[in-house]
Amino acid sequence: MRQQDAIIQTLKAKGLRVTPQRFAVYANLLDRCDHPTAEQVLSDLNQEAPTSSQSTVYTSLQALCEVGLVREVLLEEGVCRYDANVLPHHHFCCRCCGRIEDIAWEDLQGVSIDRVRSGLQVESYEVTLRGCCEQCQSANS
Amino acid sequence: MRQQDAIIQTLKAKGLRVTPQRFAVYANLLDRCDHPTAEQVLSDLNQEAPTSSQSTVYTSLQALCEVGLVREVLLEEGVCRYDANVLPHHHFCCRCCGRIEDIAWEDLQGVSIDRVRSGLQVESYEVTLRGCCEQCQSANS
DNA sequence: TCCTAAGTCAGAATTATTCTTAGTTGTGTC
DNA sequence: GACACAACTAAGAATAATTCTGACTTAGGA
Repeated sequence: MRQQDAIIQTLKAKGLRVTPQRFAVYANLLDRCDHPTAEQVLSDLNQEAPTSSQSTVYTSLQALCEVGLVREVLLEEGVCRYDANVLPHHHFCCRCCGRIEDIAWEDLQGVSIDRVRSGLQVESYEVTLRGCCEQCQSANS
Repeated sequence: MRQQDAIIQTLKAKGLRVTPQRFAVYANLLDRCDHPTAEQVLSDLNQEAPTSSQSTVYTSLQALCEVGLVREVLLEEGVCRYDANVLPHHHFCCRCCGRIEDIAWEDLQGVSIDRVRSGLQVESYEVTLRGCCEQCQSANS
């Protein structure tokens, strides 16, 4: 209950109308720690009962992105994934299974952008690690 | 001429057949320092005379990727860009115009992955800087 | 309660990419 | 050089992700 109210307040604070569909999309994203595609959110929401149409999920995700509650993550070809963790953080992407995991900002410190040529005004950065996750390591051995 | 021979040798060394179309795709990528989309390569090649079909450009790019002569760069929604610079390096992506620029590997040293949890086997990483390029800075002011 | 802008829907349209099938060509072998 | 065959290419159909369209609905302020 508390959680739901918090979501409603957050949406309102960003000037978004609170509709059942939009609520469901955002709640779903907050609830899961993977980085689902629009398609995955859609099917997840409609699993038990039809909740939202495809285009609604797309526009909801876009609206949430625009106000900064959600961000797009581009780590894989062709599809766009979404992440409700908008605090700065990095990503680990498994080469084998495609799984994506958040890496805490503090776990990768030491990136110094001093030497980047001065013409470029750097506002943010993020690191993408690639490699092999535990499951795939044991599966391959 | 030397350049052309070098390209031919490189392709052969990777076990790829040297065809006019594949040669043209790779030469085009090497020649430009931006990171074109498949679409851009296609229209560039066919600007003066029809050289390659759409699907040939796609399969050529894929073949070049597979042997490691070219890599995909995913910095922008929806489209896949290609980069003939396969030495490790980072990217700067302009928030305003979308321009992408290579950042030399040495210019961003000091990323230490020690603190990443040990279950993840990190094989490579790259940093994406986001911000505003010179042109856009002066355009906005 | 009423109004209206914002949101939603179903399905069509668009866009990037891949597949299919048939024809073409480079290359090792004779 | 001729042959065979696998790799390559073309044109267009197919697919998949996303966006658009136009009519309908609804949240939330007056």
